[in-house]
Amino acid sequence: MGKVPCCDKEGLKKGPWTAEEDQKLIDYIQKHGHGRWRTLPKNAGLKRCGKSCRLRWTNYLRPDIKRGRFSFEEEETIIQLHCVLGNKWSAIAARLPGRTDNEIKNYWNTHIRKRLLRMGIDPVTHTPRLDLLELTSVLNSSLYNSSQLNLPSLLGIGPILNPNMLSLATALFSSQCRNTENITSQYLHQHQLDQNLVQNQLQSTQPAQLNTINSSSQANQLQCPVQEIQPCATSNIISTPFSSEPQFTHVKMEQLPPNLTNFSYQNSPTKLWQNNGEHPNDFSVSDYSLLKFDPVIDPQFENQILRSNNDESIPNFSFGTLMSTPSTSPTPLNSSSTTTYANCSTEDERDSYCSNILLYDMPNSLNASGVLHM
DNA sequence: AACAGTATCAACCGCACCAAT
DNA sequence: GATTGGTGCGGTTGATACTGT
Repeated sequence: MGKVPCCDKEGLKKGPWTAEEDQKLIDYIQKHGHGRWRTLPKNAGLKRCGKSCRLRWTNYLRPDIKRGRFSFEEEETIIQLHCVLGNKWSAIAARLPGRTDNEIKNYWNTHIRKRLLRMGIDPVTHTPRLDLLELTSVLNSSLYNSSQLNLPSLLGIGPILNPNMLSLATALFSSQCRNTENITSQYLHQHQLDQNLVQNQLQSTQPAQLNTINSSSQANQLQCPVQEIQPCATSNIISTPFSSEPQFTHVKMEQLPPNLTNFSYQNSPTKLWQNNGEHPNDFSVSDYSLLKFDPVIDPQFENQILRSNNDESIPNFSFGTLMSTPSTSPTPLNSSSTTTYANCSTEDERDSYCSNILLYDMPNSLNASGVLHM
């Protein structure tokens, strides 16, 4: 037996609410309280579906609704919570007083999601967009081997992968090899070496050579033991990274701290796939070297990330934190510029700021979802 | 000024869950 | 255990505003 409609749709009004309807609803709820939404419209003299009344009240008329632009703190909180909770808008809204799930959902879809995409971060997984990496890698390696043709470069998709993010992902992955600290330090050393080599040789070196250059580094990555899994703070999170399923359905909300505005990177999906010992799409470090880029990542910043992920005494890294309070930016700290994400007043400034941290160009041949238009 | 394309967001829809019967 | 009503949730739609040509 199918569920009956919440109310008879005959003669019921749809569409935007008028001021008069709003006032009727407010008056009724002030007198009788809300609830019993099915019978409420009739009692209140409204020709509306009860569901519509509830939505109007909870999303718009409720007295504790905070309207207007999202603050930077709110935006950062949304990003961090979404990283943990996924599209659980009501759960996110519960931790943002005065904001509704609908408002947050809209803001995510129209602002944050696009910004993350522009930054080369997958808004679903909150990880660097390794799908693009894989695509570029496959195209480049196969085509180069067969024809000496660098198709991605020809297509203009070489620079789509932010080298900073790729480097960061590599570093983070490496840092999970907890019981092989020598490997990590070896990697650090190796990585610095590679950075220099890449810097010096990238423009003139053949891709095959670059593969060789990074092969030892890659080997270090791939031998990281799978079993070294650190339990997450929310230990009941079971995630299958890069799957199409919602990633955080196992999060029990009541077990999360009520004020989750500084959630640790320890619990991010990036961490989760690392903890699972899985490596999405089996990307290899050497693949990075095939990318055409001009390395600009600040080694201090990268090392700080590595330390923060290895050293329990250094608290937390998250993309949200990266965006709002970068400890190191491409602009030297001692420069006169004191711009941070948090004091960018406009959307453009936020974008510009993020772009400066995460230099990244989306070629026209890719649409917003990263689909290549041939 | 007019038009087209894009962005925004309030509102709707369908489904799922839960409690009461 | 099955049915029903109430409610909440996430995805989608469509009207409107904005922007570029």
